[in-house]
Amino acid sequence: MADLAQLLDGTPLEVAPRLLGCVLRHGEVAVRLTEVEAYAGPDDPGSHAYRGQTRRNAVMFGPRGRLYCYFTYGMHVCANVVVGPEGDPGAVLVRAGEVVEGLELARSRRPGASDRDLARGPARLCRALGIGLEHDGVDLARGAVRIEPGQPVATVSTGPRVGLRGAPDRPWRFWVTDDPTVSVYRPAAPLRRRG
DNA sequence: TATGAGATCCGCT
DNA sequence: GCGGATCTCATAA
Repeated sequence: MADLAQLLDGTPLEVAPRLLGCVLRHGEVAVRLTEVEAYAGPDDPGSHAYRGQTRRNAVMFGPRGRLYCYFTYGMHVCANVVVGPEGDPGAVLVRAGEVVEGLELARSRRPGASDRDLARGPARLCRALGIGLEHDGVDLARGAVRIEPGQPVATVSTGPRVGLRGAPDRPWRFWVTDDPTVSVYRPAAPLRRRG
């Protein structure tokens, strides 16, 4: 899809706000993206690609338009859209969205959650869409998981990224202003192990 | 409503 | 062996 190639052409910082309003689809369930974060390559201490290519982040170094999935915290999966030319790692983390199709299925995957919470948060979004590690590296133009251009959003807000340990305050987080499905996380959750 | 802490496993050093 | 781009429940105010 030529439109997709255009959409994903540019640096993560340029592409991230463009993805807002686009639709991420897996089977019956589709989510309209309302919140994303940009991650650069070796330049960016917050990026998985910061310390070079590894087995896990190999997809980030590949061609754009792929889905980069990673497993974290022992139980959660998060999804990124790979952007930038091959060999120049970059990605946009999909942080939150609004379920616009397949509501029933998404609900059944997240029992007890309100509709607006279904995909509010990167790990929740993946669960609602049924995305797992098996989708790492799929082609977003033709694969099981796809992204489709959507309607442009009214207003975009920016701010610092969330949950990163070693990253300075870079306003690389983008969200749809005033959208109720945007995740708002508590500022300080000191990561502590048992005890 | 706000804050604290546990859960749980993969990849890197 | 350690740390993590998180989520959820439990408890306090």
